[in-house]
Amino acid sequence: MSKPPATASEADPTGLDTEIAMLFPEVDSDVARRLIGSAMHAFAERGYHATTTRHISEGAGLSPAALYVHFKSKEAALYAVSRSGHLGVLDAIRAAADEESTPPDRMRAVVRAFTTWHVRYHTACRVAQYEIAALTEEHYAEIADIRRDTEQFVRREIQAGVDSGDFTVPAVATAARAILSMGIDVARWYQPGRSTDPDLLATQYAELAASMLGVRPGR
Amino acid sequence: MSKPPATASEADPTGLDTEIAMLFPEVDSDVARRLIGSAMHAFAERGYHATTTRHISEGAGLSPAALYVHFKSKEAALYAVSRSGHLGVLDAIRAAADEESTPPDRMRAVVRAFTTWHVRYHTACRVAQYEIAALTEEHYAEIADIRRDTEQFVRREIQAGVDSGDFTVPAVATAARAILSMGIDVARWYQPGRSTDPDLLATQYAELAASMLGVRPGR
DNA sequence: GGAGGGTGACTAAGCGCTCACTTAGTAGAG
DNA sequence: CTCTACTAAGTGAGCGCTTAGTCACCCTCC
Repeated sequence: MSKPPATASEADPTGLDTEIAMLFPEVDSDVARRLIGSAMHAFAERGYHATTTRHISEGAGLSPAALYVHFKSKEAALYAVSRSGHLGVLDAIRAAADEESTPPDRMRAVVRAFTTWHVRYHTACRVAQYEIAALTEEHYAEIADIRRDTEQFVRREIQAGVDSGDFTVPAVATAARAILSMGIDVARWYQPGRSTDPDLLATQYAELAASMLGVRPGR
Repeated sequence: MSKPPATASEADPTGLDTEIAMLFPEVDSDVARRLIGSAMHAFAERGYHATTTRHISEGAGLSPAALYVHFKSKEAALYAVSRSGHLGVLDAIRAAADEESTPPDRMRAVVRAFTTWHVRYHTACRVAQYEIAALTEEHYAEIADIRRDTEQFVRREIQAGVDSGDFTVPAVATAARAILSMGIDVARWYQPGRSTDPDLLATQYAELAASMLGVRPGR
């Protein structure tokens, strides 16, 4: 009874355990989850290169060597965080789009989901967006593929709206860039507590994106 | 006549020397400029912590110790880059706004200038935006002040348009965030050559921002 | 008793920064 | 024009420290 595994379920006021469980469903071991959570927070706060392997293991309440029981290297931990973060958003916006039918509604849902994700998982997103330069070439290439998919998805959604006549926008690629930038940048500036309410922000961003695309009011 | 100061003007195909001269007008020594230019590029490419003092000095064609003749520390070089970058944009958007009078025209000019700056000086901006966590507390506080000024400036411009009836936007602060994000994020994704033409991008972004703010066509 | 999670002690490499020193150039005195 | 005194820029070597990663050795539980 020295270490009850009930820590996660009975009381999780910050939602931290749930957050990590959501982001890394494939990681089964509890210790591995603690390690990756610690790594994620350290990378987000200090940056990959300023984070030492000791920071990571200490954050998980383990000795320096413990990291290497679960990860091949420090970079492997970064890759895990980065991959999950990127795959997560892509899933989220695809699911959101599937819930709606008309281009304006789909677009609003996508922006709302994209923003919500970057607020909810801003720690993971900060790592995913701003630390990928530290990945190995192979890992970077994999991440780049997911990013391309995400961008292409948004571009196609906009194009659909242009084709249907719902959107009026001169350059589809540029509009996609702008909308993605709005959401991604949330991970840079967002501070829990000090910022606008997440749901409100997501709705406002969705509306801003809609009028940016020239959606007529009421559509 | 041993060292003519004509180096910059006669042949500078990449615009690199001009870039550094524009960003660091207060740095008079040629060697110091080479050092800060090298530091800027290294920080942007690999990040502050992954950049060694040897990278910086080697990039300037000097020995490891030479950096410390011109800078108190590695962090001092980061501070110099960061400060110049931040002050530069603020100046640029203020100047741009001064050239116009009506809120829509002023806003378009501001976004155009903001975008152009982030494209032209994307290397400096990348450092200024994504490496400031490595600054000392005092230096960070100084930079934070400049950022606040920039954000406030944009917010006030939007408010002016709302007051005049030119803009229709529910939340001024959120709109400011969105517009700033579009521009800042350029520093993250922009790659010379592989991206849209800078001037075209700036104009498109200005137009997207305008319609985001609900400017009626023709205004 | 064996397999795997976990550890303390360790290492080779690399880090920011310093130091004693050389070099090039300048200025004033004679 | 030369000699001397002085300075600022730059260097090679290397110090003290930290880093990512290793390894022989423990536990604990099946």
